[in-house]
Amino acid sequence: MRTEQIKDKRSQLIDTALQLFYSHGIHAIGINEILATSGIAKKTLYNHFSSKEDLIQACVIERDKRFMQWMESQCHDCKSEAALIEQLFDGLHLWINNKVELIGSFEGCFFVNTAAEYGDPTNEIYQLCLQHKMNIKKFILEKLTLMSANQQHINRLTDLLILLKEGAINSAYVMNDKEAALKAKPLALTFIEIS
Amino acid sequence: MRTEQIKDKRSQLIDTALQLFYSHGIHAIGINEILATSGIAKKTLYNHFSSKEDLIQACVIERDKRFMQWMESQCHDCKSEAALIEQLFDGLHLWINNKVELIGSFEGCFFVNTAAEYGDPTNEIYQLCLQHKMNIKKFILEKLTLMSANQQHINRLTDLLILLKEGAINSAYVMNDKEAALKAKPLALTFIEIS
DNA sequence: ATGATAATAGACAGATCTGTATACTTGTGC
DNA sequence: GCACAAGTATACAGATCTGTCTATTATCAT
Repeated sequence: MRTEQIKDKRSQLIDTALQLFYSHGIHAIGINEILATSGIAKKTLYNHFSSKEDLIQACVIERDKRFMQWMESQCHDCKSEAALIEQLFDGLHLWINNKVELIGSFEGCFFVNTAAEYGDPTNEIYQLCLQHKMNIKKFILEKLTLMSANQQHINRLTDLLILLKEGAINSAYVMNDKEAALKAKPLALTFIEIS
Repeated sequence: MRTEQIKDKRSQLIDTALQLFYSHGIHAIGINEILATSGIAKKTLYNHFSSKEDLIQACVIERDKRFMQWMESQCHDCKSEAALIEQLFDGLHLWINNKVELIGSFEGCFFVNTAAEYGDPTNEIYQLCLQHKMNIKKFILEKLTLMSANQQHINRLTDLLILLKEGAINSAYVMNDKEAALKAKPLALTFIEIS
């Protein structure tokens, strides 16, 4: 069927580009490398995307989609704050140690890495990266809202979890500390015990 | 005097390059932009540096030097773990809110941003970024060693402080949370109270 | 079968970027 | 005053990268 094939080539391009961008940076990867790796012709790429920028945007959106989907599945049956914390940081630990196929081999936060290549916050791609982080925040907030009515507590715990999540990812990446997520977990648990 | 002038041009180039690299990313900034901004001739640049790569390395080394110098001055008179934590996160808060001239306008962690543009961990520049993070770790470890003899406690607190520092920087950067350092501080203080 | 749609293969224009070369100017030690 | 070191200005070679164009092949609906 035609529409399926169209989707197929498009997906193949995004898959290949995501992997190359994530592991080498965006400016370091040219269109031709994506084409050679995927085995797809240049004309086909420009048939699906208007420019490299357009492809990058599609990659960021796809990565956000997969990441949120993975978070959702990782934390789907949490009934308490402690359970959410357990599942969240266990999930991060799996990712950091390359045990999550959907997300790919760990190279730090794709959105931080990408935003850093465009210093300009008004840039469309930068905005998409920021939007992903807002999606994460919303996800945690909504989970916690099911467990508590204390809005101040919820807000504070959300900030804390984001802080520890970002800290774990970046410690793991640039300090090569693969246990960072497991170190972050007890801190979060301590917080809910004393609050 | 001659040698002073040489140092001057070299320093001017590093200053300009650092600022441009930090706010726009390394691959996004060309040699010609650095020359136009600094008002220095191309021949002069290649007289001081063998290549763009060489200049980038000098920038990373200079940034590390300034950052460590700033950390040292920010935490020079800490007599207790609590005081160290206070000074560390107050310092981060100042940086995040652009109150530290030596370090420049806040754009996240220069070393994370730069490492992300070179996925390859064997790359010389990536190694220099990693080395900076090790310098930070060593700095904190040495400070804490003056305050306690419990090695396990020291190691755990060091990991924690790094986790919270990285978390604060990245939350501030990509989530635009300018209060992140102030949120991280009480967590660290809680840890030393209960441990 | 046939005609439309999509993909392949690859040449190429135009822009950009690094690093070199050339010709000229400035400043300093002796 | 002169020789020499350092800087300026700019042209240019060579490489690379994006995006277009042409010609050809494969696929699928009718």
